[in-house]
Amino acid sequence: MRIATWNVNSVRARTARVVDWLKRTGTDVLAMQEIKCRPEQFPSEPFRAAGYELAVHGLDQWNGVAFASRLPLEDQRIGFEGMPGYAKPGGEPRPEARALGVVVEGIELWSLYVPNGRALGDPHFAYKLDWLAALDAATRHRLAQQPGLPLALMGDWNVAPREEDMGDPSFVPGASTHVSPQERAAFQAILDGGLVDVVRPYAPTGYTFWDYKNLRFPRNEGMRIDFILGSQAFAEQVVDGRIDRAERKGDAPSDHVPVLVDLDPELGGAEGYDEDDDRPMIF
DNA sequence: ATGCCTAATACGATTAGA
Repeated sequence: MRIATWNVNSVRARTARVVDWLKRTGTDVLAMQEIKCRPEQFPSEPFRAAGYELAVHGLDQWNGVAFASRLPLEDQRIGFEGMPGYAKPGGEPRPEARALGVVVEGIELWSLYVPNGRALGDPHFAYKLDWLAALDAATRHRLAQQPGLPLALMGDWNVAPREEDMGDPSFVPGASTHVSPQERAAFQAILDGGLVDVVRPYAPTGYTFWDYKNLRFPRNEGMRIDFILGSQAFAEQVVDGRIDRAERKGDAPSDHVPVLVDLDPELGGAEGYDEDDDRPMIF
């Protein structure tokens, strides 16, 4: 089974590119972020014509997460337990379309779009840290419920966890988002909860994002911020991983590229998803 | 060439991204 994650930066602006990529790579399940539309605006027909069914969560023109799959999508969940909303200054917190969970062949998959943070000290930065802490807590709770669950958190984490993951000189250590100690600690806490980066062993170097501005791609001044983190029962099924850097080339690319893993379900010894799961479908 | 930002919306100037 081939599973991938891709911040597509508007699915309507890149429909042909995404569908062509799915067909060309034979990807079975794609988690998308920043679809930038509501479900009724999603370009469903080209995906369905290519043999993919969809799960879409979008509230407005911002954010938005989705799955395209040629295997059956089960048990969709909007958001996770305790997911905070964003409160604009002076406003009430509102949940944003940043998390969508599905189950495919007994594997629980999440498409996640971690808040950007904007700037150290910005309210959005505190929101980002809260969001990551809540995700950590929800994931620990989930894996405590089902220790053998094959689970993957896939998406745009907006954190460059290691020094070698930040190649954009406009991000200054100590003064920028994505590389702050707080963000890196929040990311590490999720790893400490029992998840592993299942791509890094197969793709030890490389970026997944290059800003559109300032010749970042030709200069290869990118960042590695898109990750697939798997539980132990997921990780033991992974037989390959890749960053598809070539997708940053050509006409009208997303500023992010796809990140993929291949699974061999024969290697999975876990019991899989619990059919009697009684969690709510919307958090 | 991989080339000096891009997308959605209120369809112009603003917001957001990282």
